[in-house]
Amino acid sequence: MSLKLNVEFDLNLSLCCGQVFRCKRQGDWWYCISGDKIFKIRQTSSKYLEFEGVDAGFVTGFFGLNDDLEEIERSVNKDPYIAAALKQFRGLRLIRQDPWECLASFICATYKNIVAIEQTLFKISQNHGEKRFFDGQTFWLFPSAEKLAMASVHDLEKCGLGYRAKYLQATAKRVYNEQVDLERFKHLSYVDAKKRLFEFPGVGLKVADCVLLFSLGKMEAFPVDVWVKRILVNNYAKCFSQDFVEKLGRHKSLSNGEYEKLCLFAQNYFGVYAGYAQEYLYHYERSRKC
DNA sequence: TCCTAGCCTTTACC
DNA sequence: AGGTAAAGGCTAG
Repeated sequence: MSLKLNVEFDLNLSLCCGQVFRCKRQGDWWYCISGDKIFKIRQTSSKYLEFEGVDAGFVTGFFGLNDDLEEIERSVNKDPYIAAALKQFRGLRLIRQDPWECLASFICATYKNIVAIEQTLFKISQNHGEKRFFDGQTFWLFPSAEKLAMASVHDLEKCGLGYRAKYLQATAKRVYNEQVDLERFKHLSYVDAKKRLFEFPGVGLKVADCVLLFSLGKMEAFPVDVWVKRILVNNYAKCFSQDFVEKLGRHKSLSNGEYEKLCLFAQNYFGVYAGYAQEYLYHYERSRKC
């Protein structure tokens, strides 16, 4: 199937920038797994997508093609620094992931780099997920909450999870036992959904914001990880008291109070699409380092 | 109530 | 080879 785009979109950029961990490039095709969907997709020109395994409606939703990117760029374009990021990565869109997979993924992601996260999620899927065949290749769906609730902590540790294994297992048990429907969180406010996510073991403010932004459509969510903290300290220091900036420099991890202060600043400064600003800034900072 | 220090595994890259 | 950094969270004090 194919889709003619009448909006700005860069498929490679959107899949490369660390939002999703289970999409792999083979030649000019991307093979993606999300929920119970396995599909391949490529962009043959700036205005043309080809894909197999899903329909145009799914592609439109998954890749955020209905987001008004022009309006979003105007809205968050507050200073020369973000302007440079917006210009360099035009067409980067927020992907709408499966909420359970996203929640589990970011519990696994704490204190890991992206390559390590991808490896861990692959092992979890291979060891506990359903095996599928697509386009002559073998894939594994990400395991359901029920599957992971039934797995032992020891089995999960073997996936490279380390100390995170018990958190993932405990969260899977809660989701399964209480029959939590994460899709319903989409209809809650940002603050209420964040409170609910915060209740899960292994989920702090940062993981909650990632789930809100990458799977629940809360575009005001502004995850503050080590990279974003660096960006704020190095480029937005004038927006905070010198005292506060020095305090941030003294220790590596953020207290919840410091996190909330940075997060609230960004939401006030960048506005309702702060999450888009975060994604552009994050990718900009990482690309400059590599 | 809020903050801090110390701890938690694994992996990749230097 | 040893050290460091990595899309952090939990607990004690």
